[in-house]
Amino acid sequence: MKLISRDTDYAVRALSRIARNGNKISSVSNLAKETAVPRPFLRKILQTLNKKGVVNSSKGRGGGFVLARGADKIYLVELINIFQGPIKLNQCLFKKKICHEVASCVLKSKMDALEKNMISELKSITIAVLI
Amino acid sequence: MKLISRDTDYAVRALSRIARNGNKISSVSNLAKETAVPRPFLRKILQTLNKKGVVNSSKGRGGGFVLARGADKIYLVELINIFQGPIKLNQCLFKKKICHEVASCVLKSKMDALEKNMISELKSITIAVLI
DNA sequence: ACAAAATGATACCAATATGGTATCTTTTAC
DNA sequence: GTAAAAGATACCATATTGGTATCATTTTGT
Repeated sequence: MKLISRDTDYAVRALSRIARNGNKISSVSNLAKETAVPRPFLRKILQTLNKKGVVNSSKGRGGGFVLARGADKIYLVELINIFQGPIKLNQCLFKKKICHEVASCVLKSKMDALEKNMISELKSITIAVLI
Repeated sequence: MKLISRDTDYAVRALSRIARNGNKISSVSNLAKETAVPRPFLRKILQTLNKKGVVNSSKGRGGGFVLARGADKIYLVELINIFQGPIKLNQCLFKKKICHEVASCVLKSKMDALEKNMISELKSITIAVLI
């Protein structure tokens, strides 16, 4: 059971690099080298990050990516959301209404509490913290 | 992103039922009806729970399953471990030693802390709590 | 003007995990 | 001895994950 998928992991690495490169535009080719992530995969990841407004891109020769906002405004929890969907610790029980038992309800409320806690903890992790 | 897979979910439901049935032996057929879980799948789940020492089984006519210990000694975190493997929030970064950057190390320690916290919270959830 | 270097969009693919079924054997109560 | 149960195991369909390939578009340097 893992919380962070490879996409998210790679996104974190790439964003950290971009942040460290500062105003200088970072190309996928360079980032791939710097982060040891397969280039075409990294490219896809950066494309989604662009669509989601986490980075800004510039096309053409000399193009690449820069952060769309301060590194202290990019939260790990947001990246998890983008690449792995919203954090729903008790999805099955909740989604299907099969289980009308008290059991699942108690579990649900317990898991909800745990979830809230986790999210708030995750919000304290930003790209800025990591560089 | 979800924390609890269907196996774990079903295991929780079944164990809650078994707990409520008390000393009375619970057969898969009955449990399947009571929990709205497909019978052959539930059977497989109970087999693993038996191997792992969470329930005890008796074969033959009138056979079935009982809890192997008190419901207050069966922790959700244990079930997650059985069906989904150990909780490793930052597996990728840690497993592959590719990433020698400071970035990943900070992330790792942050995630480790989060992980510990989560596990201790999960330990407070037992089958007994759910019935 | 034009070629090179970059991203955008998208389709595809292999491997693995997930959720579930089917079948046959073994044990035990009636 | 037969029916009802679990044990063992093999199988299967689908979804997800991790990654590749291809072609179009944009921009810069010469």
